[in-house]
Amino acid sequence: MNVMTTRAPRRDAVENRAGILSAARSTLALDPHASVDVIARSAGLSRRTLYGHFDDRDALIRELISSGAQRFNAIAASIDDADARLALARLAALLWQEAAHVQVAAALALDEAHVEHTADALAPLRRTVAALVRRGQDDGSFRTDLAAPTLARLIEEMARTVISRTDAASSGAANLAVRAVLSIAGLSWREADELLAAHPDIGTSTLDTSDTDTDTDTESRA
Amino acid sequence: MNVMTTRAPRRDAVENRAGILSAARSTLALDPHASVDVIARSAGLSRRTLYGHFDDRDALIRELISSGAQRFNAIAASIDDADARLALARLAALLWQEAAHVQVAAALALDEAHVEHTADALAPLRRTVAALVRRGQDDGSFRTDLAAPTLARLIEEMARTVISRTDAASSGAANLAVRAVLSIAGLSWREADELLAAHPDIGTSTLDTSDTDTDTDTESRA
DNA sequence: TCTATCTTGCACACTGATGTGCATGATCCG
DNA sequence: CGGATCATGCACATCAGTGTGCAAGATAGA
Repeated sequence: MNVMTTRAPRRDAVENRAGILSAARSTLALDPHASVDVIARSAGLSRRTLYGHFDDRDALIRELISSGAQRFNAIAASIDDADARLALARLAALLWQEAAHVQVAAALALDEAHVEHTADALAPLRRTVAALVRRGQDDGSFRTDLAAPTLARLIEEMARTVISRTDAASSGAANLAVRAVLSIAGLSWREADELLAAHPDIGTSTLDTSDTDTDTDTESRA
Repeated sequence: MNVMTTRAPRRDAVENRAGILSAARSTLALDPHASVDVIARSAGLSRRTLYGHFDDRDALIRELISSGAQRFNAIAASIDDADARLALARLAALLWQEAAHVQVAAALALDEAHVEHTADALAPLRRTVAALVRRGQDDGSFRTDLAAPTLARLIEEMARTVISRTDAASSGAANLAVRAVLSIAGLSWREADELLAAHPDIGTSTLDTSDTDTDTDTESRA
């Protein structure tokens, strides 16, 4: 009954919409409480215009989370290494490459208002990690001093922390994420080192040397 | 020139002041953006009264941070184990016992508005950790694939994450914190396990079995 | 070119939070 | 007991942010 409903949207309109999402991504990653006005301005548009594209501040955020989550749920699904250690390492590395998309989710995941939605959206990824942990514990490559659910949660938290509180542009950042996660899984650092050396396709095998600072240090973006 | 300035404060007044600080501690740990009114009410007082004790919302928070920081800078200073691994383990365990005081700082440390003050207040602790890391790397007990400053920061972040996102009341929580930190330092989980078994004075040697949930999971405080 | 679509600025209402002034009443404490 | 101290409620000013209505101007696209 409703063929030819409203006609196709204009080109600049869809571009602006995408621009807003992109701006929201980078802005909210730094400050999850950034105002609608700041987001709009940082996209080169007016606040009023933003409300033309999204009903709500919440609608914008929900779309951000959904698309991001979808993005790396796909990554989680693509992992098929038999070795649980390798699987975990590769997962961390691949997720890292999506840093721009992941950081928002990582930041918003802590926001009381969106915890629920984020948790739902990330359920597939979480299931993958859970299965991975169980497998790793069964074949003796992961630690068994912590219960599987606890370990899975710890790994998630570690990943979230490294992702959201590390300068994505810094040199050994991806490496840092991968190694941190493997450490939490129970590997000694030498073991992790060997693993990564044997599989250079995972990340840059470059050893870290420069500092990886963001906040917490007194002088930042000053 | 100013002897007998104003007389001693009344007893109930100092009690109420302490009550406010205590209430702020537990309230802000859950929600760093809790309103002054919520804090006051949770202390059984009116908002107006709170302003009688503290000039500012900020003044209240600053006092909270300072006293908390002072508290566990003292802990850091008390650590004197020769073995860096032991020192780190004990530091984590002792800090955990101060969970009530630490959680606020951990939560507020992320708050853009107070990062600076928190960083300053925690400088001594941070120095201790830095020295500890250097020592551990020198004697080969900590990982050397990450530069000292990077590793120190990673350890701090890990500790902060575990502390602020874990139910302090749950069973193996302290254990979890200690083991996580040792893992990040580079120890394999078996190594950490042996270490803790050999030094039962550090924490409960109880192995974790129950789940350690707080947020991120869909059903919380529902 | 002509029109539907978009953008923008401005005004407005609303909400939640902060901080202050003041009068009233309760309460410690000498 | 009596005066200083403290708690409280209420009114008020302020501020920042959200979301909407509307009219005027810009622009893509057929």
